Amino acid sequence: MENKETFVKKLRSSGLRPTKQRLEICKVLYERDKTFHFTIEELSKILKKKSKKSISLATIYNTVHAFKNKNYLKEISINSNKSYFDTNVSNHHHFFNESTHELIDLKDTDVGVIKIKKKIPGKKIKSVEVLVKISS
Amino acid sequence: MENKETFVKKLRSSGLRPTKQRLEICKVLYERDKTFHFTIEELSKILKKKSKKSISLATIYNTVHAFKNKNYLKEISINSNKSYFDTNVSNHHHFFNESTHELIDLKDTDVGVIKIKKKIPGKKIKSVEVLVKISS
DNA sequence: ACTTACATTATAATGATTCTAAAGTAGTGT
DNA sequence: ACACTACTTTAGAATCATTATAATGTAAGT
Repeated sequence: MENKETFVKKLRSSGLRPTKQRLEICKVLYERDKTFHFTIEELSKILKKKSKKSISLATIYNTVHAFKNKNYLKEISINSNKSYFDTNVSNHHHFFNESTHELIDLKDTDVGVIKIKKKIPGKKIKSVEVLVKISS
Repeated sequence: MENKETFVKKLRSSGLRPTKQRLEICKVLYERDKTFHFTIEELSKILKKKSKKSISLATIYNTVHAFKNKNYLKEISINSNKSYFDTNVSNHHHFFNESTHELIDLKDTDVGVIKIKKKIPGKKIKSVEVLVKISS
């Protein structure tokens, strides 16, 4: 739950101009109580409904990637033809419902500590992600 | 390390006709000491080198999907524009080298037991996969 | 206001994957 | 061996997500 001014500041502070389109997208992504999982297609549909003058698909792609690079969005590793993004950028894991293609957050505390006992010389661990596939 | 007859039997026993193309692909995939991680593109290149009369790309896709459905191949969850497959169909995890896009197996024993403390009513856990992203 | 670098846009291009429908082949029965 | 049928392969077209292009628009500093 944030307001327009907060978005404007955040964008400016990360070197992104607070354009009409970016603020519109911020509203959809971050004016929520829960975290939001989405594909570009889903985001695009929501934006179409919300406003009369729709935002170009290219801009949605650009913005989502800009937000991902600034760590305002996280991309989730799922093999699907589409990319999934998450407004929760903290270290956490996911359920993936194979029937509905829905993602559900697993808090860090929902998953026991994960010990990686193997090391690859000269490589650093960037992230450890658990994907729990479920279906009915 | 298996021979042609073994492949023929395995294919027949799962209702797949042992065609020239499928046997050729079996050789590339399973006549190895270590497990093999690949994309369709990589597999296609290897097959092109191996034999004069190349196998159609559509057949490679068909075969890989048929093998995946019969549980002779596993698809790995990575968000990439391409799909990755693994000849190791057992329950195990992966390192993904973000610099080289290379996959490395983590034996089940290389990762501590993963406890999923959250349950989703009416849903069964189909798999639990850990992806450890690394880079230099 | 003027300028400039950054953004948006419609459209085209790309690239992986899937579809199509025609030609080929394996396996069965004769 | 021969014929039949269902399954396979194939080249090429189609599809779909994503990225590139290049022209137009806009934010923000001077």
